[in-house]
Amino acid sequence: MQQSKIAYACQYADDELQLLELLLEKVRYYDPDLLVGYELHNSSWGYVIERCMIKYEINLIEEFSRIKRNDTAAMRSDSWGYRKAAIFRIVGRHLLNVWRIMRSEIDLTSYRFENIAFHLLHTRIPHYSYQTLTNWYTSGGPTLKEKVCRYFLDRVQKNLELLDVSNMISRTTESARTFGIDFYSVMTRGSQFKVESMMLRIAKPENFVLISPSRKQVGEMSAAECLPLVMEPISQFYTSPVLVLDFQSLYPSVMIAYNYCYSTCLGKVDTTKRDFVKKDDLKYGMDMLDIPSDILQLMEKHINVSPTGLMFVKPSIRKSLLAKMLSEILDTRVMVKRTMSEHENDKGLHRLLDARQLGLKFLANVTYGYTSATFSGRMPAVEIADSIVQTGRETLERAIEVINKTEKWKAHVVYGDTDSVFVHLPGRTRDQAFDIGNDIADTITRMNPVPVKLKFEKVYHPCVLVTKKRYVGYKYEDRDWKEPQFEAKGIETVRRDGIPATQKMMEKSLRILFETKDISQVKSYLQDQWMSILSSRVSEQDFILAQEVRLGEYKEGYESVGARVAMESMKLDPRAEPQYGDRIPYVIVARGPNEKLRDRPMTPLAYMSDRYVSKHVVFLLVKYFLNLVWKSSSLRLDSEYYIRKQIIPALERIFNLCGVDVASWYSQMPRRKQALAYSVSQLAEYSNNSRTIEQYYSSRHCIVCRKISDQG
DNA sequence: CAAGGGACCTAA
DNA sequence: TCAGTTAGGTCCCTTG
Repeated sequence: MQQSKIAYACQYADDELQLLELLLEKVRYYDPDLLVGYELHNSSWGYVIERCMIKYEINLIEEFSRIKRNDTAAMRSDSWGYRKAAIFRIVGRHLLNVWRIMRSEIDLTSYRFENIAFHLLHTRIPHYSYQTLTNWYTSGGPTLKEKVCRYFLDRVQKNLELLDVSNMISRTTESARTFGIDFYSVMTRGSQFKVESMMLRIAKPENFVLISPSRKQVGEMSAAECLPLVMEPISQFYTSPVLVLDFQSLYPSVMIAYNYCYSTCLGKVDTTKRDFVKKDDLKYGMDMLDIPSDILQLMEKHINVSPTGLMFVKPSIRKSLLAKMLSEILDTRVMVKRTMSEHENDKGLHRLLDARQLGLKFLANVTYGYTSATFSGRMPAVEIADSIVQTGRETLERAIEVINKTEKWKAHVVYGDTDSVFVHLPGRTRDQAFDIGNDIADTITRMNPVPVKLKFEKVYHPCVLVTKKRYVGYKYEDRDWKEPQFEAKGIETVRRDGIPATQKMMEKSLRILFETKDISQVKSYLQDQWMSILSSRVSEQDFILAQEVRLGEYKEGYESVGARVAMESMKLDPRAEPQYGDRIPYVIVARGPNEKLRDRPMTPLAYMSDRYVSKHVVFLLVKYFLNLVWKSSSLRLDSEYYIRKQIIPALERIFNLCGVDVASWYSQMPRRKQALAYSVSQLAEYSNNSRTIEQYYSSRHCIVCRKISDQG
C-alpha cells in the first residue's frame, strides 16, 4: 500500500458526541469482524468505551455489538480477560489486543509501540506525550493540528501492518482449521482445549468417550516419578568441534513407537512375576485398572512393557488413539513442508502452508503435556506421562552409551538435556566432525524403533559449555558454511533481565575469544569498555533494565524492582498502571552508600528529564550555572553497580572457565586512571559547555525527523 | 555469613 | 468458567 498517497475521506464533527456517533456509524457501516487496538484497556477502544459511559452514559459495548442484548454489564471485573485478552467483550466481533499478541509472538525487552514497530516494521517512529499532543491540538496552528491527526492515523495504520507482517491473522485461522476450534479460542484458550478438540475428532469414529474427572479426582492423582535426563556438562572452553544431535520430536515419536496411550494401557505388571501386583497399586489416572488375568494371558505375546512397568498392547492389536493422531499430525506436517518447498515463489501460499505446519508442530509438542497436566489438567494420566518420560530418558541414555563406547568415533559425550547430546571430538577437523556426526545419527536412529530419529543438527566450533542449560558457540549447520553463526543458549546475551551493555560486551568478548583464542585481547577490550563506562562515554540506553510486572500477584513486601517503579509512577498518574505482564524499564542511580538496590531505581524518562532540564540551549546554560552550585545533587547512573553486579559476574561465569579472573582485570585497572577518567567526565559534564551541548544534541535529536525532540 | 524464599527468565 | 510440564541458574533480601 502507498501510505503517503492515500486520500483520506474526512468527515467533520462539531462536538465530541457527534464524533462518537460518527464512530458508531462507521462501525455499523463497515461491520468489521475484528476491532484492533494496540492496547485495549486504557487506550483505543477501551478508552472510548469508558469515556462514553462516564460522560454520556452510552454503553458502546452494546452499541458495537452485532446482537442487541439487555443484560450487558459495562465493564465487569474479569481477571481472566485481564490476563489473557480484553476485560470487555463485544458480541459478534473479536477484539485484538495488539501488544498482547506481540508479547506472545516475539521476545522483546520492551513492548512499547515504537519498539515493536522498530523490530517488526523496521521503521523508527516518534513518540509524543499526551501533554504535547494536547498542546499542539488545542493551542497550535493548523500544521500542528494536522500533525496530531497524522500521528494517530499513522499508528492506526501501523497496527494493521504489524498484524500483517507477523502473519497473525492467517496463522490463527489456519490453526483454527487444524485444531477444529474457533478463531478467538486459538488466541485465548490453552493447549489442552486444542489437543482435546483434535483428539475428539479421532475418538468419535471409534466410539470412544473421554472421561472427565473432577478437580478433586485430578488432585488426588499420583505425582510424577520420572525425570528427564539433564547431564551436568563438562564445563570448559572447547576448541575442537562439538557435535550437537537431538531426537526429533522425541516424546511424540516415543508415543507412536511404543503405542503409549489411554486407549492401549493394560495396567501395571509385576516385573518379578510378570503377574498382577496388589490392587492398591493399580491406580491409573483417576481410576483403577483391573484387566482380568485370563485376558492378559491371551495378550501376552502382544504387549510392550514400559520402563515404569506399565503394559500397553502392541499396534497390531489396537493402534493407539494418540499414536493415530500424532502420526497423522507428523505425516501431514511432512507433506505440508514438501508442498511448501514446491511453492517457494507463491509467497501467499507459502505463508499459509507455513502457518499450517507450525500449527501441527505445536500440537505434536503439547500432546505429551496434556497427559502430564496435573495442576490444571482435565484428563491427565501421570502413569502414561511417566512411561513417556522414562522411555525418552532411556533412549537418550542408550545413545550416550553407544556414542561413548564406539571406538572408531573416539568421541566423548560432554552434555545432554532431555533429547539432545553434545559430542566432543578432540583433535578432529570440522570436516571430519561432519562425517562422524552423520554416522552417529544413522547408527543411533537404526537402534531405535520407527519413528524415533536422532538428527545431526550442527557443529559448534569452538564453544563454551557453562552450566546446565547454558552454553554458547560458533555454529556450523553444514560443512560448506564459510562463516559460522554466533549462537547462545541461556546465557546473558539471550536473557532479558540484564542490560544491553552486558549483552553487547559479552557477545563481543566471546567473539574475540572464538576468533583469536587470545585472552589478552579480551582483557584489553574489556578494560577499554569499563573505562568508557566510568567516564560516561557510553549511551545511557545500554543501561536500562526492564522487568515483566504482574501487579496483584506479589506477596506483601516482595514486589520486584520493576513493580516498585510501576507503583511509584501510578502515584503520580493512576492511568499509568501497567498492563498485566507488561515490561517496566528502569535505571539504577547512584545514591548514598547504604541505600538498598530496590530504593534506587528510576524510570528512564524521569532520569533523563532530570539530567537534561529543558529543550532550549539557553535553558541548558542556565542549568549549567545552576549545576556549578548544585553539582552534587545531580543524578548519575551507578556505574560501579552496573560493572560489579551486572557486567562482571556474567563475564566471570564464562571466562573463569578459561582460567582467568575477570574481577581482577577490573581492579587491576589503575585506580588513579579510574579516578582521572571519572573526574574528566565530571569536568566535561559540568565545565565544558561545548561538550555538554554536543551531548545534548546527540541524544536529543529525534531520530525520525532530525529535529530536537522534547521527549526522553 | 550461610541458608532459604521470592521473583525472573530461559531450555527442553 | 476460561490454566501443558519440570529443571535450572541467578539475584536480592531476610533471618538465624
